Amino acid sequence: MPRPTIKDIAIRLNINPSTVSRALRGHPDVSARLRESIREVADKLGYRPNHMAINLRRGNSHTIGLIIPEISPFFFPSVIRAVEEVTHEKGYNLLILHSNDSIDREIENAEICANMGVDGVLVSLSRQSHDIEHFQELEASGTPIVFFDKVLPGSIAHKVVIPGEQASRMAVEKLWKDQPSASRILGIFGDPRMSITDDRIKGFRNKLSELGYALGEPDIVFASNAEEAGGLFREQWQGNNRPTAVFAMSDEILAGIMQTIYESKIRIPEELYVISISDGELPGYLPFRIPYIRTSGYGLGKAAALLLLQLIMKMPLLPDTHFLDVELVQ
Amino acid sequence: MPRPTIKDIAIRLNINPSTVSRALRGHPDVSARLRESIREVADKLGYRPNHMAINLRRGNSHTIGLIIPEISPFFFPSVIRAVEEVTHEKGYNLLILHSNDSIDREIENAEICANMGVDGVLVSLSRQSHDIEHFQELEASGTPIVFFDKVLPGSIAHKVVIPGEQASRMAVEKLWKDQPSASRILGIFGDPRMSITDDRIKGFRNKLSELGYALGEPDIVFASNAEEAGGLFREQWQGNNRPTAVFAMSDEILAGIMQTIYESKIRIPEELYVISISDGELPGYLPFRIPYIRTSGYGLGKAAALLLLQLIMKMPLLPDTHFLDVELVQ
DNA sequence: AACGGTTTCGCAACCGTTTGTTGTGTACAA
DNA sequence: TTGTACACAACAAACGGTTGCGAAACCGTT
Repeated sequence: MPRPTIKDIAIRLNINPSTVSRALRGHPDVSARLRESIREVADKLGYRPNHMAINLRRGNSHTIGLIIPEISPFFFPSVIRAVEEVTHEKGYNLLILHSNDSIDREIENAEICANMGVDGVLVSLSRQSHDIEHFQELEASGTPIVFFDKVLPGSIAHKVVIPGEQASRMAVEKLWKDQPSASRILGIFGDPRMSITDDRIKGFRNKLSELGYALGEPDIVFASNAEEAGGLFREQWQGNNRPTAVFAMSDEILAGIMQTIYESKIRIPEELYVISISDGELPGYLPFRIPYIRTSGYGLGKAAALLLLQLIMKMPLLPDTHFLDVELVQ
Repeated sequence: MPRPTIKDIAIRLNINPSTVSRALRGHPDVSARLRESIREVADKLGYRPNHMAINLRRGNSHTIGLIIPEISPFFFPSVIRAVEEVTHEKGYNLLILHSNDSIDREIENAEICANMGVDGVLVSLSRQSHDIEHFQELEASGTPIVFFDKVLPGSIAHKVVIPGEQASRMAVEKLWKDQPSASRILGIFGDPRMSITDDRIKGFRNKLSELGYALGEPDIVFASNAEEAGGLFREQWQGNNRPTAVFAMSDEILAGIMQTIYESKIRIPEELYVISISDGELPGYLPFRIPYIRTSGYGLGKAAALLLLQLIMKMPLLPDTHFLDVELVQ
């Protein structure tokens, strides 16, 4: 037998469905006596409101869309956990859309959000995204959007990001303090198409130049994944101008170079000083302590979700970029 | 201005909405000429079908619910990725429900699935779940359910699991081969309330006894998280009956004992033989190679999702338990 | 008894789409 | 010319719940 509806309750009591609806949602236009009988029958029948009907009527699905470019072991799981926590707290459901770093998938996902009538969208852009016009339709229909982590620089939108430039500067500062004699510093960065890469390079480069360190040509290398990072690092290490210190832009990069470090039995920090930007998980698995600038995927997800909820609640907030706190660990 | 609807197109062309609907979905009862004009107008207006209306009409939301107990850095991200991949391929959306190892949240999530009209549900049970009657309503309404990983033993349901007993046996076999002289073997397991813990203990215990190894009393310990595992291992290591080999039931356990291994500068495998059940990510970050039985969260998610899709497609499959392949790595 | 005000509930439309049924017009065969 | 088959499109109900409006019933007041 199918699920009981409001109509079933109404028939049972010889009243109108509208009255049942009102009673169930506590509308004062229903007498206490009748409301009680309705509640009773509803309980006995095991009535549960049909969200699809409610969604259609209300024009929104009480759901938050989360569009992310990847689900790597680090970072995004924390983001998902934080977003889930915040949105569930407020009774929202979470629709996960994975763009797999593809602009086509991202466009598709934006459309799904529009068609599904999500109440708000959280977006971390794919590597291929060089504009955000595919979010125009959502924007136009009044659906709040918060971009986080991988955002489009210069865009006028609500953004929550990690202060990449600052994080890099902090890392360089720490490196410089610990290894004033560092003769060659290598910076390994992620995909140069991502804005976060730009930010982190800027901090790295500027801080070093302020400290009077002249960057040579191959002192900044790009890797689009962990393996590439490992390969590039190996090249440098086996070359005739070994780095004495290495800066990893992210956990993925750090993971990539660890293999080479183990294989070549490089002693940390005696032979090589390693510093990274990390969310703190990976450094905990390593056999030596390395300093890192802590960026929290959890914190980022939480901040972005909270901001989105405020926008959904019609808080009059101007588009702005919010920076999370970062800290030096160890 | 609001999104254009089928009605808007109909008015534009002085025809009936039903004709527009039929034309747009290629029903043969509409002449080619009219169909073309309708398509044109739809394009010009930027028409997109409203999924909320479609869902209500069809009685399902073209969505898969994924209920998981936790979002730790290992395992579940791979599961999510696999499920997303498979379901997206078939045009389904993915609703993530996080039970946070709480039975109440799990019940709540099951209700959400019912209310939202999901087409199918993928469930990994929480530690507190000792029955699955809260999925009865979904089952009764004809919504297919596939349980995976953390399942209820003995239940009649579609299940996809890792052969935990077999995995443990393989690990013990390998351990025994590599360290025939192992004088004391320590097994560290997860929460004893989980069925997967039972399975893995069974394999561990049985295989060892078959090999003629007599387990002492504190040779099997339980840890509900990584920190606890680390603490328990430390105790054993600092006691006067050090283990010479340790078996970690999962990545989480392995992660927990690594800290102690580093701190005590234990040489692997000379001083301590380590073997684990793992999805392969964590062992790659360690400074030494350890053998492990590879269990794939990705494979598990994929198999479970594929099975669920078959059930949704009304494949007449009897409730059964499917075991994934596991292999010894290194 | 007539009045105004309030409480309480029914009626019907609506959200956007789908679909069974009915109706119209045309073409073709008898 | 009548009958029949078919192509095409309109009508209306339905999915389940919500809500503006109106109406009946009841209250106390004069």
